[in-house]
Amino acid sequence: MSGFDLAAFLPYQLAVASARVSRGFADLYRAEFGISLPEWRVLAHLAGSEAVSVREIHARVDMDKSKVSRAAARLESQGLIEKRTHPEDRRLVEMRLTDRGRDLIERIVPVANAYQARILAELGPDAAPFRTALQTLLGDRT
Amino acid sequence: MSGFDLAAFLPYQLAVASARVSRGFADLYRAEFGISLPEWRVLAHLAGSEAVSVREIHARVDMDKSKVSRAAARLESQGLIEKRTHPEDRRLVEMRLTDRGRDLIERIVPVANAYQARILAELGPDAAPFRTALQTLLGDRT
DNA sequence: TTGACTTCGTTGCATTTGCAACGATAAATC
DNA sequence: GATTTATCGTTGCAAATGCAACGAAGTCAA
Repeated sequence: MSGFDLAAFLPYQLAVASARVSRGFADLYRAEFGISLPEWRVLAHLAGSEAVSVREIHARVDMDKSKVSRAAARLESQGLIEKRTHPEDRRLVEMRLTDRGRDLIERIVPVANAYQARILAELGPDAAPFRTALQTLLGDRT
Repeated sequence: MSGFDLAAFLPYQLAVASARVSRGFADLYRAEFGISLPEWRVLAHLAGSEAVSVREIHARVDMDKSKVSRAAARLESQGLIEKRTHPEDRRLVEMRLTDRGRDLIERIVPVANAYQARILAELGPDAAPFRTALQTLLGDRT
């Protein structure tokens, strides 16, 4: 038996934990709202800022340009967002929520907050340093 | 502007952090050893226990049966593992490392440990509660 | 033994993904 | 102003993925 314990390997633990958490949340909104994870991310980004470009989302997240683009196309065909070319820089695409999109956000945000609260409660006193550690991992490049 | 900040949402942070960490490590071993992430996981599992079945790996991880099966097929064609039917229960497939596979493990494990050490160093005093929190997330079902 | 039922690993198939290439637009350099 | 150079979003395509269905093998009960 060699000297390696995958179950104790940090990247592995992190990946499995992340997959479980994301899946758990996705099961909630997929059933109720019929959107996928990339679609949820685009919508949620739009809830925070008024008008957002594909580039902005792509830059801030590990989400490929094409993934953002396709998610946006689906959201548009569902009538949840509007896309239009930026008036000053016509390479850019401005995305913004429609009324229907905003309605959906208002219904899904409480679900999201409740889910997060449940996880934080599970973590108890480790919650605070856990979030700090995540920030560290997100902040530093390399 | 609605009241939701995706960047502060735990499942999102966790997913992005996990993707970055996994990607960073994958870049290391993909270049040097030519294996994919699912293949690495199967190999690493095999390094820990002598003979492992597809079922065992599938059960312990968020890794679909078919994903394990296909990764194992590739590893076998690369001569890194051997597959044979379990002598007592012929439904099962026993997978075990070949000598070449064991060689690869011995070279990749130091890389893995160094990568993990670097991350833990980045986290500093948050490392311990971070790992505890991960264990909590991994342990509890639901 | 037979027959219903379960479990294991593989495979088929539709969908998703990542990456590169592309056209369109803007910026920079001359 | 003309010509490179860079940026943005979409699309084509091959590979990866998840899920269901399948055959093979085992279990259980009659």
